[in-house]
Amino acid sequence: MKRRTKQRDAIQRAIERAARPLAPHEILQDSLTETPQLGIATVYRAIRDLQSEGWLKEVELPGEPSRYERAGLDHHHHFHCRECDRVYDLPGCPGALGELAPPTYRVDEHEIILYGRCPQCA
Amino acid sequence: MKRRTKQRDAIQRAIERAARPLAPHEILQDSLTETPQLGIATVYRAIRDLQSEGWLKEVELPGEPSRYERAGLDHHHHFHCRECDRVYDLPGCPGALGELAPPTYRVDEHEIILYGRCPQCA
DNA sequence: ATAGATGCAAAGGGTTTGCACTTGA
DNA sequence: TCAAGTGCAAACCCTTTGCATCTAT
Repeated sequence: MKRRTKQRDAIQRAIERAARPLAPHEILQDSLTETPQLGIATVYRAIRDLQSEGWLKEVELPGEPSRYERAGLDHHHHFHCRECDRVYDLPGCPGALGELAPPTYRVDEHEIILYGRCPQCA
Repeated sequence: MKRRTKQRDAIQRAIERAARPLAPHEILQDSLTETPQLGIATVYRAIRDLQSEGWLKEVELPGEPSRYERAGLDHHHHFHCRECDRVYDLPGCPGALGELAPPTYRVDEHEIILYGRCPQCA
């Protein structure tokens, strides 16, 4: 049976406080104030469990550790700031991306990532 | 001064033979027929050098080892087959992706990746 | 001859796992 | 009580690096 622990609570609160997808080490940092001896393995285990519960969604990025955000958001894409390395949500989607591939390919998903400088770094 | 070796020749030939971006371990496999004792470190060193010479381009993918393809191809995107894990080039680009981000973001590049089954696996 | 390239094994970074200890129900 | 959860360290995967050896030039 699933237990409620102070570690997992701190992790969930850190994710809820965030306005953007967080990397595991960011989740750890933001949780350490509440649970100072928290270990990174616990963060990864919580991430795994919260994903399989459908509470958390992975945001995969090329050449970067994955970020994680609350599940259930509308379909959207992401912006990766080259300066501060933070990832931000971008609302909306141009759509019709399946047309990029020849009809012999069966496309079931797509990913768009924009790169540049975020408002704080520009 | 840069030297021509049988290892590097085999690596370049493997990349030229490929019709799609290759992962380092694929490059190693495809080169082993010509240089059976080739080591993965040599593949990585060749990749690094060929990139800085402008001959090779990295294709970064979320949660996957990077693939590499000849530089100088027209702007295009990629398809990742979930079944065989191979990556294919897709010609063209929908364009106008900068509009996805609010004007306060400075966008200088974008990436699009399609997922699904390739013609052989569909 | 000799600097650059190679192969092996060890080191690095991010993530996962084994295991003894702790803790929530 | 006692299984689920935690923390630490070791293990893993991919990539890079140190170093002794090899080889183009």
